[in-house]
Amino acid sequence: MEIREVFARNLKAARQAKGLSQEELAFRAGLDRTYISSLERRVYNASIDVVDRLAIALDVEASELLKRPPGTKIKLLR
Amino acid sequence: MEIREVFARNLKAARQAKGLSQEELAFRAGLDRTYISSLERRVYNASIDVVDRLAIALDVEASELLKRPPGTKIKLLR
DNA sequence: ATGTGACTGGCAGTCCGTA
DNA sequence: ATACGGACTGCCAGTCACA
Repeated sequence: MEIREVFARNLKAARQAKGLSQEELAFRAGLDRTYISSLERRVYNASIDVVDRLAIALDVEASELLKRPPGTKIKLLR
Repeated sequence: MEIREVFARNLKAARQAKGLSQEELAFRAGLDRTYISSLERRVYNASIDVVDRLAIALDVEASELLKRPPGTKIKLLR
């Protein structure tokens, strides 16, 4: 699973959890509206700077946005 | 604290914890030797793709490399 | 084994549309 | 409000030569 897909999912989930539109988030983070859209569609590999700005705008930790969903790696048990 | 500084520290710490040289890590991650050096000196904002490749080469989670040291933000509880 | 300056291509990121 | 393009551009990620 590509890291940008992980990021895309987490970004979208976090944004929706905050009840923000792409436009609002873009404004808060000082980025372009269509760029947010692109990120959520896994078009680009964002820089960690962008990740951080989005994290701040969403009030989450930057590392949270890169967390793979549990069970993505080699499954041990479960 | 800039995110790239956080990344720089975590990268260096993780690399040294594994007992790898910058050269070895660069080779494993398929990156340039001097680029690793630059990252550890906080010269660049790496892309999340690079973060992930380094994380894999270091056998840690990508999100780990972006974790701010505890006590960096507003502490709520704990 | 690491730091650094100089260089350059490619892609991040913007802006404009249409649906 | 979002997806999805096309067209554009600046800048910086990433490399190389050398110390």
